[in-house]
Amino acid sequence: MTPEELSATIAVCIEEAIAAGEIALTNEDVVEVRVERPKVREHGDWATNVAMQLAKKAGMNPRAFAELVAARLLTVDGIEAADVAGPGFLNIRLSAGAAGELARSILHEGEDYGRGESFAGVHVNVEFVSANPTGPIHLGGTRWAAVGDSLSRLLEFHGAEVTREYYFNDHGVQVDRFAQSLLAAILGEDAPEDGYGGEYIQEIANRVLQDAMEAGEDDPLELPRAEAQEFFRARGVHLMFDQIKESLHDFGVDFDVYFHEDSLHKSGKVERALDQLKESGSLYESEGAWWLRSSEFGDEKDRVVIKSDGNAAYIAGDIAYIRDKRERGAQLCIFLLGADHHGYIARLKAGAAALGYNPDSVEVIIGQMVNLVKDGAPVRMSKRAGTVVTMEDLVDVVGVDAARYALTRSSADATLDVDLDLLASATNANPVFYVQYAHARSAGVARNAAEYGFSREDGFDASLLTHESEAALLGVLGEFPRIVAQAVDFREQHRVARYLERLASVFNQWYDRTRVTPQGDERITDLHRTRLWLNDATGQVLRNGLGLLGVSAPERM
RNA sequence: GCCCUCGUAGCUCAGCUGGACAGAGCACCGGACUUCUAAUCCGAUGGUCGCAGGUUCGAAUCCUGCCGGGGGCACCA
Repeated sequence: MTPEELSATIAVCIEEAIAAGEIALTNEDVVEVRVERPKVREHGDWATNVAMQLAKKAGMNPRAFAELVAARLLTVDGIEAADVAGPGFLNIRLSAGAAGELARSILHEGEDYGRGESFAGVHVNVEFVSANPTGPIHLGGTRWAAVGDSLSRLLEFHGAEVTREYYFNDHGVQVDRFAQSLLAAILGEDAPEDGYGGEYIQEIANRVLQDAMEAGEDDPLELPRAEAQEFFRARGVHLMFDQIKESLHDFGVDFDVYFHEDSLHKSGKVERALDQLKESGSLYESEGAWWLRSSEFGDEKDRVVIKSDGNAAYIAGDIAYIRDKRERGAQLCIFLLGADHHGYIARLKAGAAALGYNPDSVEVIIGQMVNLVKDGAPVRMSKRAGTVVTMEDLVDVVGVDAARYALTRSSADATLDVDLDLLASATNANPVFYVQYAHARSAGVARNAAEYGFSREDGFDASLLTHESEAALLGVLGEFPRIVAQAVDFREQHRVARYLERLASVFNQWYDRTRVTPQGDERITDLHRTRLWLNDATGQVLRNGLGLLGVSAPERM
């Protein structure tokens, strides 16, 4: 019996009690029954506080309410005990057979175990990273790459059709500085004020020049300075972007759409969006500029959309961009932005509202910064000083799996401290290895069972799974779908990681206390075979969960 | 000044859509390998859940104020 089935069963019991006139409620009053794993094992396999939630409305003592439900539950097949405890908790113990069936249903569902339907058929646009091509992806961007991709995987697991999108701009002030820096580097000059430092600038500058010479082109350094700068901008940005894409790809993150900011302006999409806003009366003219009535949509003040010089302000592009995403079919637009962009939330939502969309169709996830820590002290990252840690640096030191896991196992709205020395030196203290090891272990057990010549298909008797550690393991296995659903609902991938650590832990405990394969000349029985089901089911869930984080599930370690 | 976010064990962090004695990993101390991977397991130590009020049968969780860390407040992009 899965927790979902148990939850439904309890709801039926309550409805029956209502029908029998024992509880003064209507079926509409019956909220979703949530069953949870009690923290204390002695309290049973599952517990619910539904009696305490409903008793007040029914004008009853919570314990009395729970007693009524318990009495009915006891008549249900597969429920061994139902006790009322404390102020009105209902503690439930399943029979071993009913609990053990879960192993079979998990393997039956396979890689679909844990899937949900909450986003079935919904087109979701997830935009993340979106760094301009002026340098390699740094630690912060790496975090969004890991988190954004994991959230996308979660949404897909719940039926969404996800577009992973990267928004970039290769013009503008920052890119000009990048181009100036390239030119300065190749000419042997100091990096310009507010320019970019670091070895990569020199490398890219050299590559641009080298590629041009090898292709037999005119020496760009012979050009007038402004033209030379443009030459280095165009070529340099291209090289930089290729490098970024390659880093992301090596990190396991590939985008469906690389959206060029310029295309909004060149295609007239900005103008069309602004025309729509003017027509709908969302814009007004004042002091020679056009303002969006964003304060009417929750922003703290109105924003200039068309500057008094006639040029579009930055926000105009954002508005046109939202409109474009919606017109491409996105029903929900999720933006992952760093904490330094939190001022965008109100503006983006106001933009969406002004366009006539539900502001809730724009969702901004603000992630906190990643701090680099060395010897216990924070290191200030600076592009100029060249103390930036890049995605490639991190992967070089700890590998893709450890990097992705470390960045996804924490909530995005908590600042994260990354100590490279610690990750590098104490890799076996990293939780990712604990989880991966558990998976490799389950794979090893399966291999051994095959060597002993027995397989799952030869027998299954769920009632044999009576060991205490088996009840614990089955309980955690059963939680997976709900954990996934919560992670999707709250857009919190870290819940999956924390769950996997718990699952690995109860699996290791089970492994330590019981055996799947026979010892000595012991005969192979259904107990061995049934435990193999449990072992394989655990491996399946670990694999499904790691997949949602974009972390590999090795067969051997 | 205003806004966002965080403040839980020595460290890194879970728990926060209210529930049963506050959790994990690391670090530290003590145990367990002739039998499926010891990258494991068992035990011990360790916390005024920033502070103060409030709501509630019940608050780490919700509300208010304060303190502290981080980030942000443009006709910049």
